[in-house]
Amino acid sequence: MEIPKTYDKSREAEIYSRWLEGGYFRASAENGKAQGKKPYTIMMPPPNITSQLHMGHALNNTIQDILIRFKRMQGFETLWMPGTDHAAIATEVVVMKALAQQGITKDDLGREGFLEKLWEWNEEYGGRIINQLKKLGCSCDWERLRFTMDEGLSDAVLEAFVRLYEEDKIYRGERLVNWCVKCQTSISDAEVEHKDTEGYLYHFKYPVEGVGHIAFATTRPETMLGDTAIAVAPNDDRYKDLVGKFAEVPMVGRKIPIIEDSYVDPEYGTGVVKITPAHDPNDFEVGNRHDLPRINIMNNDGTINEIGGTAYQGLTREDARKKIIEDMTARGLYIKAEPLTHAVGEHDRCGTAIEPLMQLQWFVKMDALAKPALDAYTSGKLKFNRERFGKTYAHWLENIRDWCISRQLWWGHRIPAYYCENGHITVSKSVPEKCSTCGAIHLTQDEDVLDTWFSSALWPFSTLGWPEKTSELDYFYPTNTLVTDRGIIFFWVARMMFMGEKFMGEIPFTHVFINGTVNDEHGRKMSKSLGNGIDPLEIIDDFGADTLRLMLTNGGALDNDTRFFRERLEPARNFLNKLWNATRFVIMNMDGFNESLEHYTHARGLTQQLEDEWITDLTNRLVVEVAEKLEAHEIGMAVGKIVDFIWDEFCDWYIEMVKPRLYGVQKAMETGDETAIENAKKLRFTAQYTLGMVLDTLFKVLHPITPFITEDLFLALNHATGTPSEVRTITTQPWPVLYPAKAGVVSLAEKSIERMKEAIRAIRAVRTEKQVPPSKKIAIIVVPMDEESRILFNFTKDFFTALSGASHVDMQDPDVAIPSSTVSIVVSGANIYLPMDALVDREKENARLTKEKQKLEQEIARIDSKLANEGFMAKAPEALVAAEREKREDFAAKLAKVNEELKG
RNA sequence: GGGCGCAUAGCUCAGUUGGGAGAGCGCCUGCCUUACAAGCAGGAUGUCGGAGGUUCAAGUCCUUCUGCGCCCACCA
Repeated sequence: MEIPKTYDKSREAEIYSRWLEGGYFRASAENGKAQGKKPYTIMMPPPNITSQLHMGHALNNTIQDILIRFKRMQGFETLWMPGTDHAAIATEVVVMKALAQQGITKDDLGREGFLEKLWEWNEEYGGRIINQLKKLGCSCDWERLRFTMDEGLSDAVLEAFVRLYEEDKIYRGERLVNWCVKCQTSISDAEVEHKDTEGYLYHFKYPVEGVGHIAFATTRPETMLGDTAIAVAPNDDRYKDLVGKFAEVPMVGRKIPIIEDSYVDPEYGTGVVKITPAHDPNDFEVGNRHDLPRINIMNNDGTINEIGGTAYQGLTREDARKKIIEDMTARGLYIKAEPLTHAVGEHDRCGTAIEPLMQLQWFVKMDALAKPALDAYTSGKLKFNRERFGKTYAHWLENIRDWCISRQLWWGHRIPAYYCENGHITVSKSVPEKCSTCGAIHLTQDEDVLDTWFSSALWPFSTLGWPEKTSELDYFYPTNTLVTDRGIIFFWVARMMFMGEKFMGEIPFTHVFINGTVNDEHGRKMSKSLGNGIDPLEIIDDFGADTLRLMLTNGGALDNDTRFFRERLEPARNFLNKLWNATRFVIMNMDGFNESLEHYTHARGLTQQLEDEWITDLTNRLVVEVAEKLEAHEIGMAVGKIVDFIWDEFCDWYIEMVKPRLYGVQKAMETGDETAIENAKKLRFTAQYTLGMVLDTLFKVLHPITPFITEDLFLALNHATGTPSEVRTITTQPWPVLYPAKAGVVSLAEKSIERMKEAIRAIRAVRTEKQVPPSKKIAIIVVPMDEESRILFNFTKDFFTALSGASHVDMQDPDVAIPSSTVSIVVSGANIYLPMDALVDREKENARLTKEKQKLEQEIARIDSKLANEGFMAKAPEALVAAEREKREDFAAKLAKVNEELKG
């Protein structure tokens, strides 16, 4: 079979559908229990149905897929639960826009009609991102796909609401809420984005009965219409005579008291604050303390209402502000306006300035709920991949306020509260027949729906069947790792924590991995408004999902922000191409392997060569180290180790080392010597065997990162080596175990091969420096300094000859005279002579040696000064001192040789 | 205003308990060596943002300054 020379990404879709057909991603509580497997569960942060895959999703889901595939190979019963959330506001906005094109409004359709349109829209577009995740290679259990408005999840929402209500943890009350005058709904604190805005600080004064005026400042003059007090700091000498007197709000003629409250900072401005309890959160608190009336002067659309006075009624916030400034000026009460940059809250979905408005809304009482969620972190049960994220989490919970959960929307879970004509509230999962307080039978349900995050907060257990006691819930809950981005630590992570603790009695996960943000090439956030977003699907089309996944995870610290640009994909693509070709090479050189398998499997004396042992040892260590890194969620490091190993050790060294053995049979056949042929075949066989085994292992450790190419190559290699046909996929293969790891032990094979690499590198460096082309083969003389080295050079003669570009290698004893026209190289355990006098430029050679000498002297001086340092000798670990001494000896020996060389 | 992060080679970034400064890309030299030119071999490149401190030893710990970035926040 011909294999193309370049990495073939076009098979990804086909491979993926084969996986689905095989059902390899399915999780089963029953099977897991029956087989005594431990569960490993990840809950995918449900993207909302309006979203399409962006780079953040790509990174986030690649991380999850790596962890879940790794755990699956390790033999866990793995569940990666996928799903979507209904995103009440975002979805309504999208659908309303679509309807607006046809000239239809939400109100034209009515609640029922609009909901029908929303479901239709969800039917058509809600699954887009799911298909996009499949292109990325995500190995979710898609048969369990959930949506926050599924029947089961909706039931969980009602159950949770009713229980919290019955325990008095949910209440309805008049509070100032963040009101979006455009969306006409309240929103939670977390949905408010604060932006620095250029504005003015307006200075005015109000007349005070009998004593003139009192000056104050405000950024929002229109709220003056709702003022119900003037406040000064307690014991402020400037104003102590005024406290208790009444000022007058001119436009509405209201008399308001002058009070003292510690909220006022006497140092700021004039030390006087006007108090508008119905339109400012602080003033609301002050109002409570002083029992002030709350005067709401605004309609829900942001215009002034009838209480604001006939002169202003119907004006927008902005117009009312202008008119009030004019009117105050006319009355001589306007002082000045100074430019001011201040933070103004905006709705994160539509960018409209938030208006704090008094509303009857539903709230979740947070103090009692937040405590266990905070304790879980402080006690160490909940771990974040970086401490700083834990701090953010804790800080938020420590300063949490009650959560406004009602939204004046239609798309979502309608609040299960019913009102009778006497104003009583009945909360019930199903429509109640009568009022639970007075028995009245005419009940109307609350018009509002719940905050989307209320349902998302239940996600870890609602998706597993709660409130039913399912075996899934029993087996898979609590989950293991949550992978998400910084932006929703508050929205989602914290809320899942307290809901899980509340309803399951156990936190929903023990590890949180917060991934960094994928920015554009200049480090700016990718955003629609900037138009700098890069579509992962385009990248997948151009490079393949594996390349994208590898680029996103290789080397980096995944908790740090990263910059994305197309050029960064090339190294990843090049690596996959390298792996592809290495496999192609191995497959091409499997001639005779199957016959040999039968011949030699039971044959004695088929020991591995030194280089086989070496690469096996290294591969074994790699497997252990990668597993350790993945366990520790150091994904970037795990990936980096694999990539470096495959490229450097396996491809650049091992494959080159075994080439003479692979080609040896052919050569032996030319001689016709039966014994030689048989020996060559044995050598070839062990090379083929080791190549296949190591490569097979490498595919497995790489599989979680780049699942498609490893599946493809794994099957191709197994086909070539004649592995039984029941091996149909790499996804269900166990994580490789070659033999028990010898942690930290450097094997003899490893030390030996490292020495050979050093020798080869040294020869290559000299050759390059002297500009000897690779095609020019030269005779090399090796003089081993001891018996061990002599054996080593003998054992590795074949590849040593090939890799150093030698025509042949002569082993000589130290007492044999070396031809004078040679260049000598000193390596560990041997002197090497390149008889290439004709090619040597004496001046260049001396320059090289001098440079080498200086370098060695420097190193020795460095170590000497260290060894002469009393502090170091007294306090440094013994092993370190010994290592330094050893290095010094080594350098000194080389220096002696170099000096000798320079003399001669 | 509070909290946090980043600053290391020309560029993008690693550097896990303090112990000889790394990778990829780019650059220079030589190679189409029967897997791969998306490749191979060799090479150059850093007062690890500035200043102090702790230590025998600091990119790594502490203090402070500068320049970016993020999050939180009710100073009228």
